Amino acid sequence: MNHEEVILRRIVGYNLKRANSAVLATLQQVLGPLGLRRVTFSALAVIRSHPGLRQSDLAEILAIDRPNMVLIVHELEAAGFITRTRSQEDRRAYELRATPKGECVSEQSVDAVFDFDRGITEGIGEEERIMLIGLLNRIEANATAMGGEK
Amino acid sequence: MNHEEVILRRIVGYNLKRANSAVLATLQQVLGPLGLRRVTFSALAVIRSHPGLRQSDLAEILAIDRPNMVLIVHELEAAGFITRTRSQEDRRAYELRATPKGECVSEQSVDAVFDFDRGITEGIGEEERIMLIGLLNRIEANATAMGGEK
DNA sequence: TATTGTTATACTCTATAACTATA
DNA sequence: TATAGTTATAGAGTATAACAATA
Repeated sequence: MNHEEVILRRIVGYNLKRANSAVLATLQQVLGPLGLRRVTFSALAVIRSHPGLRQSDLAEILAIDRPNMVLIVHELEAAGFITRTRSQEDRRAYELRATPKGECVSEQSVDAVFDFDRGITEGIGEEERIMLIGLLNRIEANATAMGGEK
Repeated sequence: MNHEEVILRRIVGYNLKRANSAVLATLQQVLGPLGLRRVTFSALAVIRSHPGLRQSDLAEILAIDRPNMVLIVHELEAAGFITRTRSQEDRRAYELRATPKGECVSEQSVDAVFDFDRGITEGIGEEERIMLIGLLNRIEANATAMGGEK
């Protein structure tokens, strides 16, 4: 049953979706044992490298709606990976920081995800890999520009 | 706030996810007016080019679990885009075929999606585009091989 | 026994409106 | 008035177990 290749497989967006789904399913097997899912992994990594970052800034960086970010930071806080402290300058805002435990788990998980990323790009050279990231960013920018101008 | 680029943006899987999310959001704006969503578009396109295809074969082609495929084909049938007839050879199975209306909508939507796909790959040459699809397929295969061997 | 389609279910992800407290 | 965080909610997408009809 290879005829479908002639149709959908010519569409970049379809291959993008198939690749993303396959990657996500396997990535969850890597992050699960560390007590993380894809989105909490990403959030923790950004918080770790931006101590004191605000929730709304984190949401913007990760392109996640603020209401959904609430659950994510609460999950990270409940796991003991981050602290949320009121900002002195703006008492509406929370400053996010990784705890020592969170630092440790973030470092471990970033290492694991980089290993994983090398696994899924097995057989792809370093130059191609750089170019691939460039192409994906181009697509993201094009799609965002074509879509709703929020 | 560009420091996150140094971390997550080096991960192919993260850029893949960002590109896929941006593409999906904009694609829905294209397919919605045609009465389709991404997965019903894909299913209809495959059914159209494989008249008499079975539901379970369609599910396997699209990598969708059978229980979820039930809703998809019912949606396409309710919209008048496909028919489901009992197979004479195997009376457990349904044969799927596009109706004239379904053929028309499928042709329109495939054209629209190809246009859309050219839009999101604007600035990417034809050679690069072919290579990109090859890289995405490689990643999908690698991730699938690394994941659960179902 | 195995397979096709089905039901029920549940969990994740995402998106919107409306609220509160602060600014 | 506007913004940060929150609540509630609803719609997709996805995954598993168990069933009836048929093979």
